[in-house]
Amino acid sequence: MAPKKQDDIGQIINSIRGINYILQRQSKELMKSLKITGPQLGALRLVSRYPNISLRELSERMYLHVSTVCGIIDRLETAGYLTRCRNDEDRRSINISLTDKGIRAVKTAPLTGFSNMFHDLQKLPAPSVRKIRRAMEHLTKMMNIEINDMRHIS
Amino acid sequence: MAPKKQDDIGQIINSIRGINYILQRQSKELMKSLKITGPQLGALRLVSRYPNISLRELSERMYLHVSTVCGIIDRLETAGYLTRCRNDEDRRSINISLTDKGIRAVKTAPLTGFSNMFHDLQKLPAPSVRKIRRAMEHLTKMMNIEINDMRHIS
DNA sequence: CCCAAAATATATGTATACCAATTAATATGG
DNA sequence: CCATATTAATTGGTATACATATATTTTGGG
Repeated sequence: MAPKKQDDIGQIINSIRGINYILQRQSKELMKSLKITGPQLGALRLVSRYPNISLRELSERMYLHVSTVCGIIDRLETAGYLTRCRNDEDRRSINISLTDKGIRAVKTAPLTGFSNMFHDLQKLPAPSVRKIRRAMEHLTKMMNIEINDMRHIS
Repeated sequence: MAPKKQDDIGQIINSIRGINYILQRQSKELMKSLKITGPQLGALRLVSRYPNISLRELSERMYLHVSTVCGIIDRLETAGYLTRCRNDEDRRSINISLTDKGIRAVKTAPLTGFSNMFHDLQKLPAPSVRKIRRAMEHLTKMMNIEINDMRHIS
């Protein structure tokens, strides 16, 4: 008997659930090995790429609410990975910069989450990647999802 | 110039991020219209499908930790959507059952999250769905994700 | 039969993640 | 030029989500 559309749909949904599960699990493994969480490492990577970034810009690049990122930065500062510094030109803003410990962490941290997926995808031949992209675009178009500019790699 | 593999990869990752974002947003909209969250509605739907379900079985079907589901059930009980009842045959267990308010909520709640995606996918022609499935399988295989039996629909 | 081990639910503590409100600093308009 | 609005960061409150610890009950091995 021919495989059913129903089964295909179930498999698609399970794949997305599985991807989310894997991303979460990798974050937990990171926590065990480095005493740091996935979102925290994501923030460190962004501060490394954009030195003296403000909290507002960081939260935009992480696609998270400012208050969420504020808490993440709190914990990273307490743990000694970065420092907050008032901006002299606009004293409402802060500049976030890595400490030596933070620089070391970014250098030694393993690939996790989307960075890892990125790495894996680059090993596939271009036509396969193109096929996956087309399928994903079909999905997001169907769900009316706007993909504007999501640069963040967590 | 030919489109680059790099771009395709970025688009794939953004699609996944977008899907997760949409699922979260739908949960929030539900919260506004029904005073209930996505996970809470998911729990109510499962209790409706499996009357007198135990906390352990519910957490298994939701693919969440028992302690997480315990909190969700706490809030639903406080809000009057369901009741806990000690199981007389095994007094360690509890039986969870819906109140009239809970039954009404399950009946009137809109489709959200994966239920909604399921609904949308059924409107696509079978070959398109098949293509998406194959692409997703390629992705999950690449990431070594085991899709066993994820029945939960949130 | 009895006590150790396992299972069930709950409680506690930490980390996201959101919103709303607050505070401080800067821009803007009348 | 000053009152008002806007912007940046923080704080407090709620809801997931996890791990760990605890209490109660059940079960199994000796």
